[in-house]
Amino acid sequence: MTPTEGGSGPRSGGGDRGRTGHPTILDVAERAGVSKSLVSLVLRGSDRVREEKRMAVLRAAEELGYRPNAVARSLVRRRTNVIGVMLSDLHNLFFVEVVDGIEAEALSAQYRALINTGSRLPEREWEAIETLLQLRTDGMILAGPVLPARRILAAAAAVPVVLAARASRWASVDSVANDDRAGARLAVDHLVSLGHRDIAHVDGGPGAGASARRTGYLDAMRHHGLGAEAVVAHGDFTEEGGADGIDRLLATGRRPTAVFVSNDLAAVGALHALEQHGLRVPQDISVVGYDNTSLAALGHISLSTIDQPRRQIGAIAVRLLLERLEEGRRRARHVIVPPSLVVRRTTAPPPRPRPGSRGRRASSS
Amino acid sequence: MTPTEGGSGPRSGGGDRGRTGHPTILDVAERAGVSKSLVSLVLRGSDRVREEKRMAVLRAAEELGYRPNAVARSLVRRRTNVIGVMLSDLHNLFFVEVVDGIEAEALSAQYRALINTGSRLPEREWEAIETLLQLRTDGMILAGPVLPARRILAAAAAVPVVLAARASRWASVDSVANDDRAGARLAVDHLVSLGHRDIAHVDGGPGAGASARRTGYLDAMRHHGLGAEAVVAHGDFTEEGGADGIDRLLATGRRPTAVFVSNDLAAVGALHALEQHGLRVPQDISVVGYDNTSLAALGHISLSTIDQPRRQIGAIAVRLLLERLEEGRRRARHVIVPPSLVVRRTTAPPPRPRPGSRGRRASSS
DNA sequence: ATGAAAGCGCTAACAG
DNA sequence: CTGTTAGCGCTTTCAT
Repeated sequence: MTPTEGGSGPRSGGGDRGRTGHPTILDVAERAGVSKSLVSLVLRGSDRVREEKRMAVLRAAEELGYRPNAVARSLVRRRTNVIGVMLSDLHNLFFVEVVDGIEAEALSAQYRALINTGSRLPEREWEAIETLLQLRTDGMILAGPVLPARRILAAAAAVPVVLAARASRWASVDSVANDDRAGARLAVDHLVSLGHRDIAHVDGGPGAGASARRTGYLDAMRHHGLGAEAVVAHGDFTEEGGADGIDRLLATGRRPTAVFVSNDLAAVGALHALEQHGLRVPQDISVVGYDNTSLAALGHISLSTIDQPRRQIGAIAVRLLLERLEEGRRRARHVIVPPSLVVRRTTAPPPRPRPGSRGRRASSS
Repeated sequence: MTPTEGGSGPRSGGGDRGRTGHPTILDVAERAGVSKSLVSLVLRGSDRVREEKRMAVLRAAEELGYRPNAVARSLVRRRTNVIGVMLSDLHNLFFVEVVDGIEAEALSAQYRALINTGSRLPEREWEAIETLLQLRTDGMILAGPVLPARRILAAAAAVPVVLAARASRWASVDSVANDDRAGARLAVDHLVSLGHRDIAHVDGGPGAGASARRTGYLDAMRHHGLGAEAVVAHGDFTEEGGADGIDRLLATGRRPTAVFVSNDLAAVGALHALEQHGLRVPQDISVVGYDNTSLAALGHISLSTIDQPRRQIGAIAVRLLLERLEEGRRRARHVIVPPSLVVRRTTAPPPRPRPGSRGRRASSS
């Protein structure tokens, strides 16, 4: 840390570097008895170098434990070959898999993905983005941002930005997302095909995609001639939100035979709430979630849900970035990927109507 | 307002360089009519600058949308102020919270934490570390590495390294971890205090900390005079591992009244397996996990478990790094933090002995 | 095929 | 107080 040795005297060709402990290209050059440009060439795999010298350089580097300094390289190249990923919430299993896709695709394109998180707080998210921007990442992927639009636009003004798993409406920001509306329809269709008619929805409140899922739900209900049965209870994308949604739903006296919940986590909350109310899933009531996170796949939970191709979403996000970075695309692209149904053990045909239960149609209480 | 300056350059607005699109300190200097050093001073908040000039610089920077280039800064400063975090597995809820702690602590010390993941593959982990090293992060935290020791030592030879949530035995690598043995004892003590005597353990196989937990379990059993009752079934840190452990355990004909599972995820697998075997938790059998990840806290699961202070582990990891980075500590430190018991709904007193089941109570001492 | 030289954008002495 | 002057470690013309 403390440069005790030598002041800042004029540099002589001598070899007293190592002030940071890291050997430099110059150390390698000296040891190999060549110029630093030659070392640079060799290290980058040029083929116009005599085999003899190449070996010398390689050996010197090896012996010195030389490791290229990406900081210096980036400065002169004016590009870092890193893709910054602003991950709003590390705890969200959904995005975690999107990131898997991002990393795999980035790696295969010779880029590195560096993650910085935002803790679900707008302020922190912006700090994370600002950090990535100052680090001069070549492009940036925003996974689940909760910050205001103007921030996103500000970032996009500095570097190519793509929104992952969230639709963008801006010309300067690309995006990849699944079709939430179609996904919601898939959920309802599945339930209807099992024989359900009284299907409720616990929505995701203000969450991203929540309104599209709500719309899709309503669309599908109407499409099946169940518009009158449709009922939406307020919830959000948390466990508690799902549980509260169920409580609210049942408090109305309503007792649907199936419920489509806005996402998996909320669905797990719903599962618990239903249990508390003495209802068995799926015998008494069916539940469908959304996202198909690993939570849904747990044997103990085994939630029927709508799958979003998360890794694919991540991979596409990277590709969109590369199109701008390496192919110079300028027009925005907004990609939509299709969701799909995953049936597990929280859905089954509705119970036989109990005697004395609601007559024929949906006239309640 | 955007005054058209009469500088030597024909460009205005976004900076006349713009070759990378980013204005530089020189652009700011020109626009403010000062030298670049002055700009540098102002931007770093020096107080020896005339108010007037300071304002001019600040305004110019603002108008230009200037954003410091951390790459250039790091090159000259020979430090990046970033802590690299090699996170082996983004899917592991346990480490995710450790990372929360890392980020919070790093931020409060003016450092940034940048995450690179290893996908639980030794090769990828090393690539992640190598990337972080080339990026010249000032220090590095390894969260849950699965790579060979020599790699860890290699990293530590280049930069301060601390192992988070895993004990280190090397003098060159600091570490913070919880006391797994004590945690396992806590689990057994809890079960014994509820009246259990026939307590089994599904272990974590070769997983990190698994053997210490196993040892702690055996210690505690012996301590309670239950050495003869102790039985360890093989498992691992996965959902499947926990389920298989239960299957193996029951296949032996043994039917304990409680089981301590190596970690939460495996415990959830165990929960499912028990259910499949027709056993009710906690009426027929109690289950205790380890880690207290958010999985355990789900209402639907509500697993009694041993808590590791994850955020604290992360925070300590950062502090250990800073001690070396800023205070020049050289000797290794290996910190151990205490785990604690969290009682939820998977533990209860044992069922009354069924007629014909194994002898009377194995009288204590 | 190889070396010399000129920076990348910024910080840090060291003068004025 | 403020400007000048050297580089940080590496890539890249441009000569040789």
